[in-house]
Amino acid sequence: MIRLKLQDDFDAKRIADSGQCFRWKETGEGRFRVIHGRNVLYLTDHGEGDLEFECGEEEYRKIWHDYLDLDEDYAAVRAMIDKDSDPFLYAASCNEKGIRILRQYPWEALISFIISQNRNIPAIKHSIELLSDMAGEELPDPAGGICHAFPTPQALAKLSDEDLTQCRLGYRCSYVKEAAVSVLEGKIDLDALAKDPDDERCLETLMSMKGVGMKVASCMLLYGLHHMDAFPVDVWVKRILEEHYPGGYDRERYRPYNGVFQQYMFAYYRSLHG
DNA sequence: GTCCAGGAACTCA
DNA sequence: TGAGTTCATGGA
Repeated sequence: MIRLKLQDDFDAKRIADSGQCFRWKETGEGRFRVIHGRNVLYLTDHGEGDLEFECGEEEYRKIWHDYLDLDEDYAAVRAMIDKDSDPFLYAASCNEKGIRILRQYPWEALISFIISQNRNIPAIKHSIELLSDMAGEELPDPAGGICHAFPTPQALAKLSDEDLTQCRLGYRCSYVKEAAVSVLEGKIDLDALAKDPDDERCLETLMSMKGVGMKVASCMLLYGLHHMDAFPVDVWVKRILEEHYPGGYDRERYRPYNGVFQQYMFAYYRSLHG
């Protein structure tokens, strides 16, 4: 077990509810089960940066420290906001302080956000659980029993249309299947994408896939490839921009962290209206 | 029952 | 290039 006292922003519940990841599960007061690749972690957030990791030192250093993006200074990122010239974003960042941009695996992020289109977050989570239970590797759950990893491209490519339909994917079945085949056949090279720092080029490659438009590609860029300047615009962000930035939102002002600010705004606006 | 969802493809002007 | 329509389905 590892006990940490972070000086920087961290709020497990806000991260779990942020809509960037779909497999965090709250199992008790401030305690979450997190599945990342083939690793399963129980993490308890006692507040004020007081964190408890139910794993060994080596696993923490090799897996979780990086996944949780603990080398980034989010307080410094928030300090870029000018309270007077951008009161909405300032309020959002104060209220949603503690959200971090996780370093999820590109493959899981890609499929998760293909699945996400035109659905609410609970429905997305449900499909991803069904898919993982159906085709993901069995992993021992430290708390007892088993859980499932997110399925590999091989495993997904093998599923029949009927299998995929059973996961309540609707018309997205073919998108998921085709993405799996593209990655398997090397038409989409996720390792190469992960090394490519160029936002535009990555977006273009991602959008060559069926079912991947600007929004899904931007989510993949931000949450799967950790391009912190990516700026996904969904129905909520669109409303925010129309309502609070009728004269236009200045992305230049917030480079290279537009993705972080987008995440604050998204969460804040939903907490006000959701 | 109705409306909407972290949209994208397709159609038609 | 742009606006409207369709898609499958669960959650609220």
